[in-house]
Amino acid sequence: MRESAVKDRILDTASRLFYDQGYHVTGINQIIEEADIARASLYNHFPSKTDLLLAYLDRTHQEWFVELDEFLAPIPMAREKLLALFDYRLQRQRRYGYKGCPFNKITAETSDDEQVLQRVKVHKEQIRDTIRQLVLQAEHRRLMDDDRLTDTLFLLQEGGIVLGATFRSSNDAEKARQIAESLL
Amino acid sequence: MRESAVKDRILDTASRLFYDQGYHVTGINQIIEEADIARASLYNHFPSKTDLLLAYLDRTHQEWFVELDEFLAPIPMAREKLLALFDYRLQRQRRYGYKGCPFNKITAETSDDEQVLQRVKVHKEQIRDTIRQLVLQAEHRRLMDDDRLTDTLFLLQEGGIVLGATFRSSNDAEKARQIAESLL
DNA sequence: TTCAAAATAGATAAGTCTGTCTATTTTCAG
DNA sequence: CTGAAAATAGACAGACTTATCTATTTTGAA
Repeated sequence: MRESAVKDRILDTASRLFYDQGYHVTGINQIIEEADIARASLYNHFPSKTDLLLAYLDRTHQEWFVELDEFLAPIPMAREKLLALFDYRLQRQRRYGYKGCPFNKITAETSDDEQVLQRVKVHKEQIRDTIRQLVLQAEHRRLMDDDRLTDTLFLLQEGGIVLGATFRSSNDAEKARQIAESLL
Repeated sequence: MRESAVKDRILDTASRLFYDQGYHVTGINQIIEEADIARASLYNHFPSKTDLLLAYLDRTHQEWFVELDEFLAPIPMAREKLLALFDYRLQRQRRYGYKGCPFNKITAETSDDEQVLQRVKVHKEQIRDTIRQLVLQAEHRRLMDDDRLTDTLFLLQEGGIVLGATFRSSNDAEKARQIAESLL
């Protein structure tokens, strides 16, 4: 049996609205209307709004790293891969309208849900690990040791993305990339 | 006529709940109950929930820089003031439970409100300016020029704070401070 | 073609939300 | 002490929320 097209439309619509508008201001009714599906179909696939949120986070996380792998694959050198990671995140911000990292957004909205927080932690830790692996392989300028460089690059990225949301611009993320370049 | 104690209690309670729980999940009813004031008193002082939000942002912004001035005042050297700015933000995170910057939080929740976004921009730009002024005064190691160092320090701070919210910890903000120290 | 699974429309429950209004009591300055 | 301003309790409107349920139609694989 093939995957349900209805389920995909629900998740697509919910993802877009959760990210663009926010989770709490997005009602089930709006999702149903914009996805153009029946109310019972939604509750058949996702027993509660929380399940829909978790599915959104899981799919976003999965897609994030699949696309990253594709993005980095043609780049041979670890140093250039590290810079491309900045480009990748910039590309995503451009594509989705400078609203910041979806995981940081949901953390800001739902401070206490353990299931949500756990997924955010996993996502961020995996980004940090990706950076660390590349730093270990890269022949960088050794202005810092590997651990410190890892932290620096990660902090610069997170800072650039979050400022992109407040200024609706790529300026700070681009500066972050330039700084990274000078440190590598 | 003196300032109303009721108005202060409303704003205190709303601020706490907006920050701890989030703006949209905090209802007027909860504010009324926890502030232990009458419904009409709230609407007398704040005609709408949005007015309450804007008052919260304005007061937080004002208090942020008043406290910062007090924090930096006894420190003589610009370089040490820059590091103390990291300490100041760390202290605030500790005090308020590692939920991130209140301005970033509200940006994540209310993506489209121009009045809100404007206040966030002003707040962040003022932090950046504060850093810039101190960098210009500081006799730093000249590993970068003043503008780039300003951006770097700002990005490190923002990154450290936002990661503090996902890991509910001061680890990344402390690392940010250490990196800043090595760059100064 | 058959027939179960999937999707549909729509009513409904039970609760919450913001904001308004009335009527009463408290507070506090002159 | 007086009288206006401030605060109170509480009902209420109207809209919205998530979730459930029934009954019907469509879909698609065997």
